Amino acid sequence: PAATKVDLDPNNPASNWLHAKSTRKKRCPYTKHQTLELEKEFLFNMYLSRDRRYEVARLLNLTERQVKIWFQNRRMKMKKCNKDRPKDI
Amino acid sequence: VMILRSRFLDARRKRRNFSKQATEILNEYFYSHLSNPYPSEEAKEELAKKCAITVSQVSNWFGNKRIRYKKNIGKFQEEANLYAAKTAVTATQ
DNA sequence: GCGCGTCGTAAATCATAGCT
DNA sequence: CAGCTATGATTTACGACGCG
Repeated sequence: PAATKVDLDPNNPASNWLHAKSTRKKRCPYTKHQTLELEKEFLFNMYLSRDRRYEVARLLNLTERQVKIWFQNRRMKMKKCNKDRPKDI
Repeated sequence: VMILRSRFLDARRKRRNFSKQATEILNEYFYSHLSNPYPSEEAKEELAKKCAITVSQVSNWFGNKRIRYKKNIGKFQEEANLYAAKTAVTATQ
């Protein structure tokens, strides 16, 4: 009975599950000020208009793309929090 | 109120390490699916139940495990052999 | 097609638990 | 006990795919 299935590929276990595009920008943590202002804006409205996005990006010295993605991530964070804690305070 | 809630949420940072049994279960799954260690939503739910942790925690664990394994396969070789042997024994029974 | 939406994730980083 | 590292959680940044 030598049927020890340790899944495929014996020697080099597994680096087929390789993502990471070389062109990806390195994550750069935002400043307290940037985060605070983004949070305030998010409190005002969870979805940003094109004009508002431009303004926020200019004020915080971020690109519009960064602001757009920040809001997308923030919405996902909110959803996750609601899922983990259905009951409210 | 918002402040209290955010503080409660930040308390998630004050975590305990998972139990030995939970880590065991997660590692067993990881090393027996090494060619594709991406559990489906259903598999995550089952693992979460067996480990008595949340699905998010299962996702976090696999995210951390995949990147840390990939970053230094050598460091995890012993662990990998251990769980490979373990699943082999389980399969022979 | 474009542009913005969600979803799942990589990778870096944070915070601290827990060992030496 | 302090220092250090392992570990769980959070934060940026995308790719894939959906929808209007």
